[in-house]
This record gives sequence, structure tokens and C-alpha cells, in this order.
Amino acid sequence: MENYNKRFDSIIQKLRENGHKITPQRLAIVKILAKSDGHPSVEDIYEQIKQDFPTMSLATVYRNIVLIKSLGEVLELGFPDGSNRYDGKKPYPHPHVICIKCKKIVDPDLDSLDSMKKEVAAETNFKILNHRLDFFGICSNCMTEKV
Amino acid sequence: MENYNKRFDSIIQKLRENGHKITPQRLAIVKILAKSDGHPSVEDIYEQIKQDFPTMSLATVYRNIVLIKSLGEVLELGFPDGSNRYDGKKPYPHPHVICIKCKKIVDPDLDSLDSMKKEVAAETNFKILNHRLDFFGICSNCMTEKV
DNA sequence: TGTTAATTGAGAATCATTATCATTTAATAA
DNA sequence: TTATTAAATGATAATGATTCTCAATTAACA
Repeated sequence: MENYNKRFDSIIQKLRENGHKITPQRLAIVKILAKSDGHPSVEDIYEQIKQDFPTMSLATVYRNIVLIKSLGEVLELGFPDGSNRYDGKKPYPHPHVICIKCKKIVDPDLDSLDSMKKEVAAETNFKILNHRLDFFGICSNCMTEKV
Repeated sequence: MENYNKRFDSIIQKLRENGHKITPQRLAIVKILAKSDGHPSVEDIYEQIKQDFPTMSLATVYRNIVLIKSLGEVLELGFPDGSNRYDGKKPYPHPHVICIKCKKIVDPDLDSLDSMKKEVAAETNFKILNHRLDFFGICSNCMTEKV
């Protein structure tokens, strides 16, 4: 995949630029962050790597995510129930649509968000720096499934 | 305040309707939820009540918030850093503007949200049930304060 | 005023995340 | 290629917010 390699390379490059070592563990984590469409959780990443890397520590996953987050190369999606999911493909704020049944997360294209940001800034006199927009619902798959 | 009493009454009524007892502790919690403009945290509520009610337990605050939440009478705002704030005045989803310095939370008026919801539903084929929209920035007060 | 189930308070348990620390290792330069 | 060194890792302990437990209390109702 074109995009996957691009993201992978730029995360690795950013790590090098900032003087961080490229360890096999780190590489495996970056690989998953860069390629996963599914917005994986820490546990997802840990379980996936553990298969070919049995000594991988959960702490290492956490540490690396904190690091990569601090470099602005992964977006953390913390949810009200305390769960966290990560997006290394698009590390900048963008809207998400989340299925409350199967937990799938989809990225919609919304262009009205920029104008909304300006509207908010004008109304509240805030300097807007960041935002978070999630829609929760049921995906078409889960809707057709009779359970 | 007009609105405060309305909210207070309807939360209490909802509790009664569902067969819950009205205890002094519960009353104090509902009072704060119904009147606070500041989107208080559990800790805020606990500390505030403890002043005239020294035996108040933190567990009681949590329990009551879970209950009132389940009745749809308070909106929980969980943030990525794990903190929670509560809004008993407008218990339905609505946008927030949050100052990252003083933690103030403001409710802006945005009417473009409904059309956005429809746009998302059409694009993703999700049935949208809920949403969450936060803007993060710096309020005018904090902006003028040189620190 | 008595009865009963809900509620409370205090502290223990839980669970995700972070910190600790001895050991290992990537990066760099001789 | 090897030595040096600071960064990274793994295992586990610590933390902190929230939930659970259970005996004691109490609101609601007859």
C-alpha cells in the first residue's frame, strides 16, 4: 500500500529526527499504527505483536504510543467509557463515525467543519486550536443483522 | 433562577417516577447538577457537598451520577485525559468549547450541526444516534493574561 | 409507628495506565 | 569490528479513578 509506506516512513523519520532509537519493538508498533484501518487499541497492538514477539511488554506499547503521540504522529481517540483507540494514518483531528455495536470506526468526509470552527471562534471569542467530533450510531452491517 | 428550578424539578420527578428515594444526599447532588453552569466534575460535586454534609461519601456521588445518567437527565463529558465533567442543565448532546488553560466550558450556539448529521448519515449509511462535538482553545480571558 | 427495600458510608477491589529499576541494546565513533 | 553510552525494554509495583461489598441507616408507604 502506497499510503501505508508513506505514513510508516514519516513516523520513523520523525523518530530519528528527534534522536530516538529504532528498536524492533518500536518498529512493530509503528508498523501497526501506520497500516491499521481499524483504529486499534493498545490491547489490540499488544496482542498482535505478541504473536511473533512473545517478550513484548504492555508497558512498551504504552511508552511508544505516548512518544509517537508527543511527536504528533498518532491521534488518540479517548472515549467516555475510558477506552482508547489510535489512528496513525491520519494523526490530525478529523470526524469519526463509530458503530456502537461492532465498534467499527469510519472516517467520513465533511467539509462544513472548517466554517463551523470559524463560527464558533467568532461567537465565543476563543482561539480554537483543536476539536473532536464523533458520531455514534449503527452501521449498515449491524443494522441488517437480526440478532 | 427560572431554569434551575425547572431542571431540578424534572430530575427529581424522573427519580420519583422510576421509584427512587429522595435522600438528602441525592437532593444535594441533583441541586448542584441542575444549577451549575461550570460543568462540575465528580470531585467538584463531592467537595461542595462535603462542606455542609461532612459524612458524604464519594461513592454516593458516583452512584447517583450513574443513576441520573441512566435516566437521561445528565450529560457526561468524558475527556481524553480521563477527566469527566457533568452537565445537568442540558442533558442532551450539544457542542462545547473548552479552554485548555482555565478549563472553562462554554456552550456555543451552532445550527449547522443538524445538517452535518444528515450529511454523515447519507455518506456512511450509519443510523446516527448520538454525537459529541468539542472545540478546544483558549478563552479571551486567558488570552489577555500575560503569564 | 412498623416494615421493607433502597440507599448510604467506609473501605476493599478493580482495571487501565504510569513509574521503577535492573538489564539489554541501538547508535556512534575509534 | 568493537567499545562506549544513553536510551529502551521487560517485569512488576504503584497509582488513581471508579466500582463493588456489606453492614448499618433511612425514605416511603401501609
